Amino acid sequence: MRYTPNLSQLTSKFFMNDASKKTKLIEAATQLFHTQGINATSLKDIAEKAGVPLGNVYYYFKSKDELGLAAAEEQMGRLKGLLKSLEEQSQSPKKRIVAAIRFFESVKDRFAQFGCPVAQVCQSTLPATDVVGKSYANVYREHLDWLEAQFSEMGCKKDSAQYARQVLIGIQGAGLLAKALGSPQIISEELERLVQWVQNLA
Amino acid sequence: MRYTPNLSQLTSKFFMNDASKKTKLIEAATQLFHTQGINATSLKDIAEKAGVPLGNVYYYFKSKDELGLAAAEEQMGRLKGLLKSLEEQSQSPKKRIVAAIRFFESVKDRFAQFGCPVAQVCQSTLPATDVVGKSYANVYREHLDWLEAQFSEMGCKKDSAQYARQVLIGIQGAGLLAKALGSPQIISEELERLVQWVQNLA
DNA sequence: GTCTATATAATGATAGAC
DNA sequence: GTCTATCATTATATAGAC
Repeated sequence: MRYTPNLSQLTSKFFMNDASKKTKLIEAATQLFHTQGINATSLKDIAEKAGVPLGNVYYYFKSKDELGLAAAEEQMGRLKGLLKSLEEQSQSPKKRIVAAIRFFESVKDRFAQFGCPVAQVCQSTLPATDVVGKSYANVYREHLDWLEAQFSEMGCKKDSAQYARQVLIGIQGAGLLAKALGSPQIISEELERLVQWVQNLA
Repeated sequence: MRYTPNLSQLTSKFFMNDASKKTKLIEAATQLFHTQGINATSLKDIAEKAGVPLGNVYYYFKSKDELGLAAAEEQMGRLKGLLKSLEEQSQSPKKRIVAAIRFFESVKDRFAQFGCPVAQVCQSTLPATDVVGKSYANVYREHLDWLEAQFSEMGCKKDSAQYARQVLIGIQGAGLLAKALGSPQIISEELERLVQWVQNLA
């Protein structure tokens, strides 16, 4: 299974060989918010990475928060793209859940270095009040809703919501520990445990 | 009330009931790093909360990083204090593990609002290179070592390290989701699942 | 030891020429 | 649409009076 985000195709209204500046800014922000954190990343960092002069950023986004919201949308788009590709490739709900878990095997090294991009922003903001944190938190909701639907389709209707949380808790907890201790192996181990658990479900 | 430098010296050295300015700064930093994150917290914030003039902070700590290291030591001390009290109160290793899990029931509301204080700093720094993040990550190591020792004493020698990681992954994953979704209930549910799992172990 | 004042750099954000 | 120059604010950190 391979999931390739293709932001420029999604956001460009016309066929362009070159990603627009706005797209480049969103890509740069999304990446830097992941690797450095949203508070440690300045608009200058983002502008430089995107190859756009600092003052020009404000032509596309009226504030850093707006750029943060765009980055949250980008993360949401990536998750939805992943889930959609899993639905196309895996027939049964159980296989889809297993594939959704195993996907994180492909990003474990990045997670061990920088953590989960959604966790990074949700942890360094207050999602209860911060608009950007709130928007990033919606990515978790989307993930949980999808997992819950799969468990429900599997026949675990009564426990589908709880099972969905168990899966995401495992992935996120492992991601956090992996980053703190610098160990991708922690992620592999937890993913394997989750897969075994799902496959042994009725 | 104002006091002379001589009295101040006496107070901090011999009368422990009056917290010294250094202690107040560490307490303020520890709390603000938890609730606001280390990057969003300025030395001015810390100084004001501790009731110390900004310029005076540098008499006690030569940089923000040094204050961050002191806050990490404070978190380590709190964990060690918790683990020590669990050892005094619980007889069997299984009971100690269960008590170590159930402890987080008492902080679930704070976790749901601000996340875990250790996760907060480990997530917003790069523990692989950042000295403060590295120091906070040691709190996780201490927790894992203690859990592993308990599982080992229980008889799960072969799987003790993995079991320890499973417990901390569950606690941390639940803490992160609880903060993102504003739901202490997510923590309660996961803690109960972990307790059930431990109690059913051989 | 304590505190005011300040240096210096970086930040988010604007103004306005082209 | 693009870019330079710059404002206002805030950050870490220092100097030096008391």
